Amino acid sequence: MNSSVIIRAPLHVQVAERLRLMIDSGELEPGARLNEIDLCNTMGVSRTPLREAIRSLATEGLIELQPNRGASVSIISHEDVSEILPIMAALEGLGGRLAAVHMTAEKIAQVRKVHDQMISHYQNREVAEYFETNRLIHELVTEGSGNQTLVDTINSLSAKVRRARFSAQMTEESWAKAVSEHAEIIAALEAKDPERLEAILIQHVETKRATILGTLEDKN
Amino acid sequence: MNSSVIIRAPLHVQVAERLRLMIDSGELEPGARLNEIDLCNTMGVSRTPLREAIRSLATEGLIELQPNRGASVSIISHEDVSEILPIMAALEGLGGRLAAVHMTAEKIAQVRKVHDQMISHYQNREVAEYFETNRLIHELVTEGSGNQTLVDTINSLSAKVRRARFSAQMTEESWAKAVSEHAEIIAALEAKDPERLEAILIQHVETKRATILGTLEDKN
DNA sequence: CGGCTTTATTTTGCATACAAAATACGATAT
DNA sequence: ATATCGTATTTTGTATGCAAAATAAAGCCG
Repeated sequence: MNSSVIIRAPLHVQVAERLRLMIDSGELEPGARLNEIDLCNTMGVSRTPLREAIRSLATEGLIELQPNRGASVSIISHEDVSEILPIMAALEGLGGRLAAVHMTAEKIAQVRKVHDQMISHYQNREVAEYFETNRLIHELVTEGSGNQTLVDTINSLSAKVRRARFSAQMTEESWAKAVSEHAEIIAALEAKDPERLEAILIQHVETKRATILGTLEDKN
Repeated sequence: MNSSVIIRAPLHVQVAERLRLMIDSGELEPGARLNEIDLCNTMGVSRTPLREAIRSLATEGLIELQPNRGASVSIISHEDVSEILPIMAALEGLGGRLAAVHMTAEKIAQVRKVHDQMISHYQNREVAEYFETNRLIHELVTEGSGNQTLVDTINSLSAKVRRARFSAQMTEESWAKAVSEHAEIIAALEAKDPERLEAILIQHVETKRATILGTLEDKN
């Protein structure tokens, strides 16, 4: 018996991942039409698995389907962000509340470590690294809740907001605020204080909302 | 120009709806394997749209996919319910908080009307009608939040929990508690008290959790 | 020259066909 | 009788083909 079986993911799954990546990276911009034949050629697959992948991403909300008119990358509107962020606040708050109770000392130490890295990136004004460590902290906390459905739900919403691409627009002021909130997050986590962590995470998303909607106002 | 164009939904959408219904109604039981050819015959469509529909439901979580082994109706476990209900509590709470602020007097009156119907169904022990009006109230409140993403998110989670089919197991006691909580819900809504409505809805889902997990314990 | 109709081309929607994997079945050997 | 191997059948995965709808283009008339 071979215990290290190589499981090749079905084509439609691979294609879906690839598409997700293309959308997330901006290679496929919001509103861009998805020409099936073109995509088939670039990916080297037939239309069947491609279409299955497109249907998946459509139910995820990353893509919009117009009958007989194909698919296009869905556009994240000002209104969408306004809808999503309060939901994320509630869910991240819940995640934090659960994490404060369930996370092991080792896990918390790990978050602390990433947190310190993030602070250093902040001080050095290393934007990309800052955002990556930031994202990782939130992921670790949410995962620390031990609620996989919660993790999935947040990720799904987060994927949509991420495409608003507000990061570049962050001001020095809002950045500083985010960092100080993160200090409170790690403190509440180490103190294993569910209510406090929940409150801070909700406030943190509110700060994020203000930042994002501020920049979106500029663009529109 | 014809302003009343008949828009026929794509087959894969119709098939997805049909499958959702079959799963929701129990015609397709949890764990049941989905034979593509059989389903194609019963629905009178080819495998292409059927498979597209299956992929959609899989990303929704209603169906599970095993590579080269087809799809089966996903089984909702004790653990899944334990994960989902706290999320629903947070989201329904948020929905209530927003609804208390945003709902018009007319809408609130409508909820009151359905509420009164529900009470009457409760008194007459009309279970099916009770559950339908119950569901409708929660739907109206959530929609009253004015946050469509929230409505969609809750519906998606709700669809999974619904399949646990706890309804028949409801005791007289838990039923009475649910009804009394509903009275508080309508009161908080009419008083336009966001915090109170949020708290009650969260408590209400907690009651639901206790009921469901109680019955699941019995079965397992 | 501009707007409208008609025709050609592209693109999507659905069905079918073929390939590969998994399952079911049966024969053989122990 | 049971286990195992090999074959047949079923089922899924992918590609292709055809029809319908939409878009683009050409021709026509004002």
